[in-house]
Amino acid sequence: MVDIHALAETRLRADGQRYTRNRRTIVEALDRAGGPLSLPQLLHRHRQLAQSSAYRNLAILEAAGVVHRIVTNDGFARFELAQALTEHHHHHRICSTCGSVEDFTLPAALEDSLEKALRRVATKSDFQVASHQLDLIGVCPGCS
Amino acid sequence: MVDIHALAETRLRADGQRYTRNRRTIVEALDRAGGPLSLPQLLHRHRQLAQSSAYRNLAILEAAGVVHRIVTNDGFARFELAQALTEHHHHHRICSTCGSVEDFTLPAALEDSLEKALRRVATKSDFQVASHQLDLIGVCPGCS
DNA sequence: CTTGTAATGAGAACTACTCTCGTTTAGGTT
DNA sequence: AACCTAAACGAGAGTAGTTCTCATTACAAG
Ligand SMILES: [Mn+2]
Ligand SMILES: [Mn+2]
Ligand SMILES: [Zn+2]
Ligand SMILES: [Zn+2]
Repeated sequence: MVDIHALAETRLRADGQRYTRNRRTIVEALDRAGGPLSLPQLLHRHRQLAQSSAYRNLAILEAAGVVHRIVTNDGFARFELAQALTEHHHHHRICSTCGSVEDFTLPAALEDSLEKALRRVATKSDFQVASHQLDLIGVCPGCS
Repeated sequence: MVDIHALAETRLRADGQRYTRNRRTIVEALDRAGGPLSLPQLLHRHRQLAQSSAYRNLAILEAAGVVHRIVTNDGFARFELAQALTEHHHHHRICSTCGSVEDFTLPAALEDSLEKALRRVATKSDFQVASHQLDLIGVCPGCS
C-alpha cells in the first residue's frame, strides 16, 4: 500500500510544480475511479473543477509522470494514474460502441514472456521502448 | 498473394459503395506505404486528393472493413489497410517524439498464447472481443 | 503583514476532422 | 449514343475536444 499523494507530490516537486488542492482532487478522483476517466466524467464527479484548469493540471500531472493519458477513437481522451504510482501493471478493454475503458490484467507468466519478446523486437530495431500497451477492442456488457 | 483491389471492391459493394478512382488511389497508397499514414502524409503523396474527400473516403473504407484507423497521442490519426486484406497480423511501434508508427510482428507461438489468454479474459468479463492491439511506445531511431 | 511567483478560470483561439451543398462523374436504360 | 439518376466529389463552412490568454486569486517565503 503506497501513499499515492506523497508520490504525486514528490514527482511534481521534481518538476518544479506544486501539489495544489485541484491537483490533489484530480489524483483522488482517478484513484477512486475503477478505471480511466474522460474529462466530462471527471468534471461530473467534481463540479468545482474548472474545465481549463482540469485540462492544464492533467497535462502537468502527465508531464510529471503522475497521470497517464489514453487516447481512443471516440474523441475523448481518458486519464488514469500512472502505473508507477499504483504499482499495478494492467491493460484496457475498450468498448467500440460507448467508448468506455476498463482495466484487466494478464497472467503473470504470459506478461513476462510478452515483455521478453517485446524487448527482443525493440533491440533488433534500435527502438528505445518506454512502455507497452495492450488493448482489447470489442463490445462491453452494457452495450451488447 | 491476394488481390487487394478485388477484396476492397467486394467489401465496398457489400456496403453499397463504389470502388472509385479516389478510393483506389488511397488503397494503393496505403498498400505501397511501409506503415500507417497520416492524412497529411497521404495528401503529400497524392496531391490530386482533396482533403475533405480523402477523410470521407477513409471513413467509408473503414466502415467497409478495408481500412483501419489508428489513433495516437500526436493528434493525427493514422490509416493502414485492414489486416484481413493484407493477411498479415502485426503490431505497432509508436514514437512518442515524432508520432511515427511502424509495424512489427510477434513470434507466432507467443501470439498464439497471447490470443488464448485474451479470449479467457474476455469470457470471464462478458466482453465481446473484436480484436486486440499491442503497441510499443518509445523513441524511434530517427529521434534518439 | 508584505511581496513575488505560481495557479486559477472564464472565455477566446486552435485545429484535426466532419458536414454542406452545388457541381461533376459514372453506371444503367432506352 | 444520348439520357437519366443517384452517387461521388471538393471547396469551404462548421464542429468540438483541447489548448491558450490574461486578469485575478492563492500560496509560500521572509
Ligand atoms: Mn503488459
Ligand atoms: Mn497480436
Ligand atoms: Zn460499451
Ligand atoms: Zn520518432
